Amino acid sequence: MSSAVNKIDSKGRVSIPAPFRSVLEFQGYPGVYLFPSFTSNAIDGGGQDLIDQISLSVEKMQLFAEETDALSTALFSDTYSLSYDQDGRISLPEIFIEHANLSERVIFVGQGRKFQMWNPENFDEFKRDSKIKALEYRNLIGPSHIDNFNKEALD
Amino acid sequence: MSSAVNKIDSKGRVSIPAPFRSVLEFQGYPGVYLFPSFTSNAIDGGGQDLIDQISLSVEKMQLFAEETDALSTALFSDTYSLSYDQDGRISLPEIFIEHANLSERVIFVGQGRKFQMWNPENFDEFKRDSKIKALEYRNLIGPSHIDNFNKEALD
DNA sequence: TTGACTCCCATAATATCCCATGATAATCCA
DNA sequence: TGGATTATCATGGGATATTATGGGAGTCAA
Repeated sequence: MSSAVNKIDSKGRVSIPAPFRSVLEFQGYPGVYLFPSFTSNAIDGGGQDLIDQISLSVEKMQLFAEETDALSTALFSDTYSLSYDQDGRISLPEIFIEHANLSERVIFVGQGRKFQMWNPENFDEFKRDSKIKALEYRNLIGPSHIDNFNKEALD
Repeated sequence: MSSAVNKIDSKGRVSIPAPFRSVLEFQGYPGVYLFPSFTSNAIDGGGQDLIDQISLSVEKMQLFAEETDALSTALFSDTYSLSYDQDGRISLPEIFIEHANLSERVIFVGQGRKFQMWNPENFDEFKRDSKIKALEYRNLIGPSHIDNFNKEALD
């Protein structure tokens, strides 16, 4: 949960927000795993827990398919394990900069067990879009906090 | 129910009213979850119970759509889990200050399982408007169970 | 050497801890 | 009962810790 915007400095370094770091360290490894998101121009990130979960589900699929190799290649080839320095900073591989269209600033968006990194402007756009889409589902879903959605809120 | 007006001090801190705190602590976590209200310039808040309920309704949506991911990302990015200090104070993220148009004071309005935080002036206005709407509604419907409403009840 | 990447330190801004105060509410006791 | 004593609470502010960020200096490889 929560989000924070941090700066990419002249050397290409970014601070992982402190609240995120404490979660990562709790999972046992003072660093992050990063890979490009399949669905959007963002970077998915997480700690040991996330990578364990992914490995597990890949293994489960080994039972079924010969495409597994291709799959795990696709999943892991662009996955980087970056340990951050004592100030909590990492430097981003070029491929992420490109994929997420990053320049000055990055927004870190928490999602429970994992998080995403976005170009802040792209994320704002994404947020607006998904709220609009949510409206379309509103009636299907039934009473929940989502019910509070309405058009004024999206202005 | 009940409400209380508290001050935002020079450092940006606000006391969570004591009665609210005891409810929150009863739910098992000495802090609050806050997110911008979708329908008004207010902040919605609650404890563990509320967040459990929200997670549940997000899960329910998993049944429908791949947009779920997008939506929960959008929702959670503006949701902050803030634990308060030993004096029961939190400091409000900038995004809430803006969204609820806060400056000097905040009013905490209890709503059973959750509560809202408003700029007191905006809340008064909102209250006036709802009274008017309630009256209009009453006239439309004619004498009925709504008739039990009276002005004191709306104060 | 040059450029990319660390490690280390400096700093300013912010957040947190801790204690003090005044006000109000709750309690106690003769 | 009523007046005094004690909690509880919101608020202020000083001191300290944490955080994000900038930049110097060292390391290594091409």
